[in-house]
Amino acid sequence: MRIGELAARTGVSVRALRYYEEQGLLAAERSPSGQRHYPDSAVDWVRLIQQLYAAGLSSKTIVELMPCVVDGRATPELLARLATQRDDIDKQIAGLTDTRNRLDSVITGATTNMLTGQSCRAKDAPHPSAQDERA
Amino acid sequence: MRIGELAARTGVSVRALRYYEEQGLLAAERSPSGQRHYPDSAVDWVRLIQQLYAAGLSSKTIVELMPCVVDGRATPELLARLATQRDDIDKQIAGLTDTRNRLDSVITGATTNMLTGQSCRAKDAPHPSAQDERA
DNA sequence: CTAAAACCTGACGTTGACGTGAGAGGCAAA
DNA sequence: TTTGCCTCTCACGTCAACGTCAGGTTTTAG
Repeated sequence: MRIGELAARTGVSVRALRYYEEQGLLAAERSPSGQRHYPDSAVDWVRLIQQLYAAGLSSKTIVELMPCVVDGRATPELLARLATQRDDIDKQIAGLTDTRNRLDSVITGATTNMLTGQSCRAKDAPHPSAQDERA
Repeated sequence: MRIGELAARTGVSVRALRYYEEQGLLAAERSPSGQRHYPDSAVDWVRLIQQLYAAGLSSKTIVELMPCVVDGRATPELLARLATQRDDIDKQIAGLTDTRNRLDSVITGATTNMLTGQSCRAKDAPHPSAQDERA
């Protein structure tokens, strides 16, 4: 398939796909006229790239981990880096879970407040709380 | 406390704290000479800001959600936005969990490969796999 | 008193993952 | 052949969350 279809099927922009190639993340065969041509497997591969980006990995990091992910080829050093990344993701998950719970309690608290009409004001606010809205 | 101590206690840079103030995220009293002075509660507040940043919220978004988080003051619209953010975080957690599992299986697979000395090569590689390293 | 350390306000620099044209060529349908 | 969409390669623009440097004031330690 050509780049437009790959973009449509993965949901990423054509520009982004070219950028991935520029970064060494995504190879493409070229037709005699220079147009990129991708196998079907590229769809999954692009989705994986997106996942890794979402996990906070940089292009550079992904490139370095690629031989392991794609071929199963690994050096001990590569495996260590992979494990590090996995642990980082675990920490992210833990942090996000915390944040989620905090947001949840804020939501329930604010909902209760709204329903009861109360407004529990803190004494000293270390933040620009919109206290006087009548101005 | 002054800005240096707040920075030390939160682990964020002095520059970042000034940036937070610039964005309306963090208020400070000023001494006659213009130096910022923060209450102890600022430490927790800054940590919360960091959490929300880590969850992918922008300064602008955090500012908009602040009255709710800080005072418990909420409009229905604000509550809806909070709920949306919480759901976004849930999706992030789900995605990260996926990625983590994928990395895990890559790790175990590559480890096995390394131990058995096998190298399972894919047929068509949609990526620049380092195939010929003898060059 | 004085020197070092901490603080202040601008204001320009950085980085990553693209967006956004410009200008030119390629490809299937009518 | 012409039309219209797709694709190509530069190459500059963007945006957020700061980093960093300059030049000056304030606080603190000795």
